[in-house]
Amino acid sequence: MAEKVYDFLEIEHKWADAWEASGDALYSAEENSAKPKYYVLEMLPYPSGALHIGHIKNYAIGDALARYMWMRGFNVLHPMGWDAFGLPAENAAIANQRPPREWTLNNIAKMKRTYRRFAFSFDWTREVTTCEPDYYRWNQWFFLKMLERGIAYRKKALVNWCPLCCTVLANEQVVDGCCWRHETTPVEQRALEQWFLRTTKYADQLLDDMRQLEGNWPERVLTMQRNWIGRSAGTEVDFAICGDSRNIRVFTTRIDTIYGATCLILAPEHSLVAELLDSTAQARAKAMVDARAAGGPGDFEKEGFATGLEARNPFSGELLPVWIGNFVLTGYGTGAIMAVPAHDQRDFEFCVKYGLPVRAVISATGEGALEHLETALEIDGFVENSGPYSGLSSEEARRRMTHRAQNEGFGAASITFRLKDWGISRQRYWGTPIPVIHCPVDGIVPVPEAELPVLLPADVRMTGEGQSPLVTAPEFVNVKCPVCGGPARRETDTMDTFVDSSWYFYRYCDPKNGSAPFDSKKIAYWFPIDQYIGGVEHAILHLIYSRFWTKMMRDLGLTQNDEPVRKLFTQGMVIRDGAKMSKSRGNVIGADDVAEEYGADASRMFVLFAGPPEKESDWTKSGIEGIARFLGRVYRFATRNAVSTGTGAADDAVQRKLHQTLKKITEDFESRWHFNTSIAALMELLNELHAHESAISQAAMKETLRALTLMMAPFAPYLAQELWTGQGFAGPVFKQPWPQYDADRARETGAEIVLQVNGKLRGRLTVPHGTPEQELKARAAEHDKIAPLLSGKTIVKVIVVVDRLVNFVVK
RNA sequence: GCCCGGGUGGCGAAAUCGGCAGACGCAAAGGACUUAAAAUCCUUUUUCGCGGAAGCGGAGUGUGGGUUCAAGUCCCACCCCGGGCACCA
Repeated sequence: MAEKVYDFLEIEHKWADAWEASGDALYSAEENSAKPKYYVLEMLPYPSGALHIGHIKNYAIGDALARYMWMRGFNVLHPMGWDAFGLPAENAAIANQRPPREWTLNNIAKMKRTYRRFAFSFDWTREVTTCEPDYYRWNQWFFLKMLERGIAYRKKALVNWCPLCCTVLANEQVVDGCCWRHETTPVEQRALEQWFLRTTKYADQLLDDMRQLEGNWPERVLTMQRNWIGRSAGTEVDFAICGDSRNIRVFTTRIDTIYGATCLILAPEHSLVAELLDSTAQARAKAMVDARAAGGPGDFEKEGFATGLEARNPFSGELLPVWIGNFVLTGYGTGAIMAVPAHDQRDFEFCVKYGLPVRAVISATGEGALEHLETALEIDGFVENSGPYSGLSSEEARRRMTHRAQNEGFGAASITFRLKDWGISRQRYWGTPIPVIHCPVDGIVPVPEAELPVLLPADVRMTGEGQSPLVTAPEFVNVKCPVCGGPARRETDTMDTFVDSSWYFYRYCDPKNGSAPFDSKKIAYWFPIDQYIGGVEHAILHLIYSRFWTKMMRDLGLTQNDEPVRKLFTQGMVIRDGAKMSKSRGNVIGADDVAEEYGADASRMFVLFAGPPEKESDWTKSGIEGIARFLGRVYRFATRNAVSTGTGAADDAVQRKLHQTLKKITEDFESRWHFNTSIAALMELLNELHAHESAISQAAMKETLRALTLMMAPFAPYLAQELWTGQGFAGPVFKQPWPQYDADRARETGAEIVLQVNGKLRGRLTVPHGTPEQELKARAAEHDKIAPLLSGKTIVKVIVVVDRLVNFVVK
């Protein structure tokens, strides 16, 4: 039969239209299925208006997996939605005088066309758009539930303010002291009344449940989360201030070193500064705070000053001077430390600088040999010069000292976390309204559940100035108090958009539910997510918030699972000329453009072929041209061999190659996900077919092409479908059973034995599989390349590995 | 500074359990087809030495050591690149 030209645009558009016409059922998950379920999810995008090649890589991985799992007979849930609230819509609205909603929905429509153009197998019947009231009302509902339980609360606190976003940011959204969206804009500290979610209540669980994730989440994501949560166990101890009834409470993990404390240091923001110090000292502390804020991230010189106060060490009875130090953090522990310069490097630097004494109280051996220290000795060892505790191990001393502090009422064991509560108030319009009302009589009153959703008003003037634009919408702000009926003000801050993405994947399981966020029975079937795929940049943002939200929902009785995601995969970026793609560099590769130029199949296949998916892949024009060439070769080969007249002489060899390929690709899907080698194997198979083209019988040709087509389906769905239909088969190719490999048929007939002398390759020998050791040894010894090298030498040893090699060790 | 990754041809990479280093692709060079070009197909391509050639020999996976019959793979030390954490008491 005549070979056909591979017109990818014609083929891809033809099937895109056909699939579009067949409706949404094609990729719909089954609701009541006897099949095992498989929930595969890619992180939902922000609807910026255009997909780029980095998105394509994310979805190409997930889509290959979804299609493979379908072919393996699973009931696959593969949904997609829109993280549709957020600042860009608002900024665009300010720029073009069009409402954020219109801009957002337009972008969604555009991007959805691109998704369809790429034939990603999303179940659009479950689409979730977070800016729609039928979604965000449940954000509000959850908020009310959390408010009832004290998980949501309001407090005045120093918060991170991004002057470009004109809003507050959570700690997780501050990177190196700068805004996560404006990497060169330092955040400012402002004291504001804000809504918080008590993530710290779950700090222990967030940490401990990581054990369930080990092995299935990338180790570095777990490490980042562990660092972020930052649990440390220690003791809080009170030091009585001389001449005052108050105490200074410090937190330490090394109470065993307390006899070595030579001063106390308070954070400059510590409450005692205002309570006990004169105005000069207060001004110095204030200057320190300001200097620190202005300095930005990075190293800074330790500075401090003595307050003139003294406090008593409750163990030694010694009086210690009280200092203020710029390196003591107000937000961690108690905001005050005992400085033990001999055993803490930071304290060491501070005390040496200000001439405070350094006194060693820990030795490595316990033999009382305390040397003069050039640097802090930060080890566990044996306590010395510590009154009744001298001679104890550090661990034992910590136990006894903590015990005594507790008994005598001047301290307690304490666990401190670096993790802080999640500040969710945003002074912006385009987000979920926080459903509370401020009443001058009744204070903060939750909006009654029956009145949800609190709708975002449509006509609001975007200002981009410090306050939420909602402040300027009187019909929104002015309400009656639900309790007393008197005039009251509605809360005008909106929620952080990370709230939206904290539970969207639950909504996919029951997207139309009007009476609850979801039906718990449906969650019980689909959850946890079997495979989540996204970028590593969300390691301590989205991925920690989602874990918190899941635990919170479980405690509301809505779900059973402790964790939302069983397996996490973080794909590497697509880079270009060694650099990250970004708008500012102008080197972004648009998805629509590559689909037009090379085809959707070639584009997605290329990003998978460029390297293992967890690593960065380099975008090159010649690289994608190579893949496009390969697809063309497959198409032409298949069409010209629809009827073949081959002799059959190569049937065995082709069969073997086919089963080797099936084995390879099946194993790649089941374990490593190194799709670059899967695609290489497909290329090898085609090269083999090509080399023996006229020697393959009609039957073998048909069987091989059929299997090749099925193996192409997860990577190049358009071409696979076209070939499948062209071979006379009906139905969607990715709903066919995945072809099984036969290990016997994959095996080579003969084994090539490597012959070595003293570990150097000197010859080869082909023998039947499983030829025994003795025979291998004998045949190797008489091999014409080996025999001369053995003559006149003493054979010390012969290593034989059946089916692999013979190595003669000679002298 | 600490904790993870990683370093292999001109380039992206492969080598999954310690057993043929460089699969597959790109780029390059030569050739076939063509009036010509594109497309396609064929050949060569780690490197050095000898050879007209088939071939023969040496070296080679960041550097230096080690274990082993055998090391890209394991161990020790170091260098470089990427990422995370970094006054968290």
